[in-house]
Amino acid sequence: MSDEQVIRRGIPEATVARLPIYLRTLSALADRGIATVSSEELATAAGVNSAKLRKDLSHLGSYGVRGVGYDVEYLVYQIGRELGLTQDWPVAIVGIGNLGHALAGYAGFATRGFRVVALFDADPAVVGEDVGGQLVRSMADLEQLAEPIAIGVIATPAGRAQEVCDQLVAAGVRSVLNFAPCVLVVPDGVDVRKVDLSTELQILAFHEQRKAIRDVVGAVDSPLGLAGAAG
Amino acid sequence: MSDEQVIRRGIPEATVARLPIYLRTLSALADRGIATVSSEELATAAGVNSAKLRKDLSHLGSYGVRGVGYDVEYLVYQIGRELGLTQDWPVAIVGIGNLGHALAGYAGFATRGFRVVALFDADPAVVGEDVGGQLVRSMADLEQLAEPIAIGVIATPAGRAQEVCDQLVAAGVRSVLNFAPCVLVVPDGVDVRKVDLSTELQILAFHEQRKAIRDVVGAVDSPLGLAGAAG
DNA sequence: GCGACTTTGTGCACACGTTCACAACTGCCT
DNA sequence: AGGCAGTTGTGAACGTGTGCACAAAGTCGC
Repeated sequence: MSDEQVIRRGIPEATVARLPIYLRTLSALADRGIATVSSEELATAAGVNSAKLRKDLSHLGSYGVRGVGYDVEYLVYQIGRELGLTQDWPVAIVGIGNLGHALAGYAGFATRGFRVVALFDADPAVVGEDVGGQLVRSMADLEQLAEPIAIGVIATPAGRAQEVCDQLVAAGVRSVLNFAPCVLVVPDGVDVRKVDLSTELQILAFHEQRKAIRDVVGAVDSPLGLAGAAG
Repeated sequence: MSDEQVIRRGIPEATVARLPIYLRTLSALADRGIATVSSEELATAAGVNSAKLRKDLSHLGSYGVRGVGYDVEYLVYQIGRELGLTQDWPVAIVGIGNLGHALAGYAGFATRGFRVVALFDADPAVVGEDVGGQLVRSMADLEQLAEPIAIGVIATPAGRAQEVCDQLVAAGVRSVLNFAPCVLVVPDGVDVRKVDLSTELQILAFHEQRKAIRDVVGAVDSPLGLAGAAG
């Protein structure tokens, strides 16, 4: 890639989405004491094509050595830096139900710069409760928080998610991770990503159904079989 | 779209991934008693472009009426059928920790054909426990389960996920939803989808960092010379 | 029945993402 | 030093996805 492009950080979205996978894979290699890895090995471990991996990494800069491969530690550092994991990201979780509890106790937060600094819930019965060493606060406390929130995690029921999202945005949050099964409307400049169990299940069901139809057609082995199964 | 293509069900993956959103949005409209909706309205509610919505729906068939729009109930039925939600999908959850508990108690499963039929855990201390009306079983019970499992949900630590996945596949499971932060290797014909909190957080962090950089650059660029704010 | 109006379904052009294939480069061995 | 084996970085071809713009097709009022 040209220096121009590296400087302007024109990293494709598809590449950004894969960087965390590479980072995780590389960290595992580092834990096993492996110092150098080729694109072929790393790609296999990360479950992608090696050409894709090389192109992805090339967007960050030229960190490989021809004939040798990539230095694992160095690449971990570079990807981490690119993703902003050298910084500290204060996270707030809103909605301390079943899921919120699980999230608050999730060790994965702490590992890479993400720090849960506040828990919120609308239910007065939950407010004041101690969850994983954090006190659950009332939503009203959101505005007067000492520390700014970088990322808001919404783990409320779908019906409350938009309202909560609006409050987060009003409090200056510009990145939202939404676990509620609904579409969130946000102003420009605010990013929303969603984690949606039921969507994923439905996509799996679609493919599972297709596989079942293929099986039937395969058994019947008739060109008319598909039309019959479709009706 | 041509009949040929409809019959052969060549639905693009990107479209499949959006169908659950449309379905959810349409269900909400139906609950509010709305009988008919235009592509423009539905697209706005679902957070997509109206041309994209129309093209997506056209892959299922010609279910709209020009000059009027789409019949909400009918479209709900058609999308549900396409996604295979008219069928019954037996789901097994493996790994009954914090997350597994939350998943087992998640109402969203039952709503659309997904039925949790078994809970598994490797820890003998957890086996036998009652979670949401289901008894937690030992992994050994997986093979001799009366009912076939359509979808396996992995909610174990990353270190155990591959092993559990192999066991699920050996038991005939061809669709896996993976919550563990790791890459799963599966044979052809098995689908894996992942739900990954930390990946999503890292992607948000990347964009958040970019926004912060833009802000600083914007301040420097300004004629008022706010560069001092960056230091 | 007919014209005005609305909305769908889609052809087309463009943007984005993936994969192949290979030149460029590195390190090692003789 | 020079050739060879190995690996990266990337140009180019291909495939998939997106969005515009409009013809086709329907409704509604008269």
